[in-house]
Amino acid sequence: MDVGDADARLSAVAAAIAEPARTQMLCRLLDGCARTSTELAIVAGVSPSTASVHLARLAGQKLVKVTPQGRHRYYSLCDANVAAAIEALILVAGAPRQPFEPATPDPLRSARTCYDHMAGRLAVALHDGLFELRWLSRSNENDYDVTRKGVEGFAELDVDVAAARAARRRFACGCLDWSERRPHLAGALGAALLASALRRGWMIRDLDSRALAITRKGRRVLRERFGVEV
Amino acid sequence: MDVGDADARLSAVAAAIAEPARTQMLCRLLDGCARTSTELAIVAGVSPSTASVHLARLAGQKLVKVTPQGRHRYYSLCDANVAAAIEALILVAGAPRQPFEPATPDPLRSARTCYDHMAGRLAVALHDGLFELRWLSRSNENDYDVTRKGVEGFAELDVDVAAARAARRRFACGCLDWSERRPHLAGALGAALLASALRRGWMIRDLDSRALAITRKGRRVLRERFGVEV
DNA sequence: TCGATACTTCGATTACCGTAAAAGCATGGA
DNA sequence: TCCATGCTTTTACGGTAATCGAAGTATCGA
Repeated sequence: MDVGDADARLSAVAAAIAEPARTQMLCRLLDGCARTSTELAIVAGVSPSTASVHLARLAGQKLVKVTPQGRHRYYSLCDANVAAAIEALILVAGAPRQPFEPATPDPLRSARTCYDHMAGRLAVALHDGLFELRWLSRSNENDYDVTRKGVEGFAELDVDVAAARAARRRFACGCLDWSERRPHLAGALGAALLASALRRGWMIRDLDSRALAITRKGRRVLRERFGVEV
Repeated sequence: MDVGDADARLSAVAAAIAEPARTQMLCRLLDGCARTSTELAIVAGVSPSTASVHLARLAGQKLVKVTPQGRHRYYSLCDANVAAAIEALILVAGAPRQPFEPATPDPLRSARTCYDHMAGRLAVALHDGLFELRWLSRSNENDYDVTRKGVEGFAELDVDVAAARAARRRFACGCLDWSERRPHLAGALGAALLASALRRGWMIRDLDSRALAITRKGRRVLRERFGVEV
């Protein structure tokens, strides 16, 4: 643990930050949100394979950590020290970074799809609302169940809870929302809920992106039924 | 001034820090003292030419600044932001740096030669003492003159002020002390003063280094005459 | 069981960067 | 005017690392 060792580790950390593609990834993660390797590849303008190598190196230096979730792997900054170091470097670089540009475009941040269920601010609020209304309960660490009251409520929305339960996939569970860093509803039930919302015209799927556009009707219903302001 | 630009500058700064030789130089400068390129070359374990290239790059990224002084060029960190950034990186690297090792070995720091005059804590204190006693006065920005009282005082020490004034070199001036970051006395007068001090046995020159060993007699005289505690 | 998606590992190519010797430049002092 | 010292620039070389496509692995859903 001599001083040369310490310098060497410092060099390694700085080198990990220095590569332009990695710099861009780190800056993108500076808002604290987690992102997939594919997204970060696009941000950095490199191929997925290259991005993977870069992320491995960042992880090796304990600059980012990875949270696997299904077939996705979400990357985020390791801790506050890392963010502080990068911000200190930004200051030295004299780059007058905008006070705060929400790095995730706002429409995406507020409501989008995650695979086949809802994600974003709306989804997280809805997730919390469903627990508050006692439609959902926790069956274990991360798996949910639907209460009797929930069964009735979902039925009114044409969400077939029994079918979801019978599906050959996980029924209902929390899924870490990468922009909000809190869980939203996933699994067969989450998928059925999104399907119902689209069917009923509460929201419209953007064809080009994962964004969800909330309709006026949807806005009203969500507020009245679930206490969710969009 | 777009965001890609800012990232590129960040990369460049991090890359400048990342190279092991440069990392060592920067860490060495972390105590705020200025050092010559030769010293930093030794610290980094590279040849003078290589060190020069490295320092040029650090200067290019505004990480260090250079203060020419005679044929020496003193390098130091550019500002507090740079030190902060490096310390933030050290934290991330998880290197438990010693609370504070005085990077300059203490004997050297307290008294040494700088070319042909005294440097270090002693020299800086002596410099201030000479002004307090009104032996010296400022003739301009960085050049000094000897007062009538000073002429008498120096004469008592066998320091020939007239000869120093006649010498074909700068008479008396401030010279930035690289460990104290405040000026000590240089020029022909500074050289004559050191010569006298050595002659009178106040201090002894170390043959292998620039260190000066203060004798007991020297310690007493310096305290009594100049109010300088060594 | 099977395909689709997300991501990683492997292999070969290419470009860049650190390195030191030698030569050049500037300053200081005799 | 001259030399010595301290430092920089130039030049050529060698090694490291970034890159992408292709192949491999894991997970999910049908």
